[in-house]
Amino acid sequence: MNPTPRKLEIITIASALFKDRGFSAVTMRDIAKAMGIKAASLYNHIKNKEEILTFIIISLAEEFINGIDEIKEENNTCIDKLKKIIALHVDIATRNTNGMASLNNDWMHLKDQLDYYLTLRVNYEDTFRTIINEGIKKNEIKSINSDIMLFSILSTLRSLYIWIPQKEDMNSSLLATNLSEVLLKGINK
Amino acid sequence: MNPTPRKLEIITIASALFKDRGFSAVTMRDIAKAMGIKAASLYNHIKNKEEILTFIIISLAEEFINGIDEIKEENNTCIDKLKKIIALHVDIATRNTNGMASLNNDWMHLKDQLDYYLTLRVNYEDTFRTIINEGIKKNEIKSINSDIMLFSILSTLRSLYIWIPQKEDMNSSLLATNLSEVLLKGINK
DNA sequence: TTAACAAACTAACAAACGTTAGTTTAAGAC
DNA sequence: GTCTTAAACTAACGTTTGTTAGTTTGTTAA
Repeated sequence: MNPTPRKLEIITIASALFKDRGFSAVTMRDIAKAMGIKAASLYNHIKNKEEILTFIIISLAEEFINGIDEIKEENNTCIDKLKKIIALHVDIATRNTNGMASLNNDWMHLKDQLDYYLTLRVNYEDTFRTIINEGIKKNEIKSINSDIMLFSILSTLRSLYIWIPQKEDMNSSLLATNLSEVLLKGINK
Repeated sequence: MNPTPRKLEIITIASALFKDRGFSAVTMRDIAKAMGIKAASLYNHIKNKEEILTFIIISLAEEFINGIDEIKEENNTCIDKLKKIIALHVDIATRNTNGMASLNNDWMHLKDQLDYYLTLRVNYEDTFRTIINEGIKKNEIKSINSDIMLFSILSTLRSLYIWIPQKEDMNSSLLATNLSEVLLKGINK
């Protein structure tokens, strides 16, 4: 934890490669080449390949958990909590597009920290679902199977990293506003 | 094309492994072991590893293109066309959950057919967007940036393969109905 | 001037990779 | 009983993989 600047460079460059080709298809020599050094030199800064992936994924997962834990405690309507969750995803995905790819697609290649990651994910989804269920109870949200609503919203939010780089012109808060409209109120007039 | 039964077995088993670990992390020896034979024996039935991935992805991509091309021609409201697209995704994802994982996550490892896949995908998204834009013009759909609506709906549909196996109890047509409600009309009461 | 250190290097490793070549086995057809 | 064929096998190949060990380089501090 708390990586040196050089270590952070490696992680950043590796993230970009992982996004394009996936963790397994990127070699240490690929990462080294992208940094302009030799593969063996990477080991002056990192323990092994796994450590790079672990850092990318765990730090993002913790960012999400911290974000949603804060939101759930607020004194707010459930709909407003959901809007804040949407903004949280837009914010993180905008700041770390590449890392989001690993979080979504490469988590299964974690070893030491796989169990920890999975509990973080379960906790996140549980909190999300609880907020939806509260919204149903308080008559803010339709009484549909809450898993379907959770799935539908979360799938969109998890895919943001793919679309955000294609729409660089659109600013984050406008994107969050429009997404909230679409996800919460639908597209049907 | 038109694979022998044995070849189809290989593709089916490989799909399951690709879903769990991704194309690059699955070796020919893994596939062989799952079939109870040796890796070299696979080559009696398939040309190489790439051919397995290509078959999985291209046949699915063509299924989607054929499906949406039929839907767009129908004499129907745009909202009903979107409902049919949602049902199309639920149907295909239910019938080939494992293949959908490769379509979503491993398409970048295609070689010979990468360009063909990309044109299929662009065509699919263009048709989808055209239907949304017609809906806006006909006042069936809200006048929000159509890319955001497309992205939001399509992200959910593309993730179906992850959730469907977790909800085996829910039947396909009920899932499609509920999804249509959520995606088209939102969750806000 | 020398000592210390970070960060690069070269060289090599054992293991795993996709794939090829040639051979064996078992079943059905003539 | 021989021929054919499908589908498995063993053995090996050249490459690439992640990683280690030991060395050199260049900068900063004493």
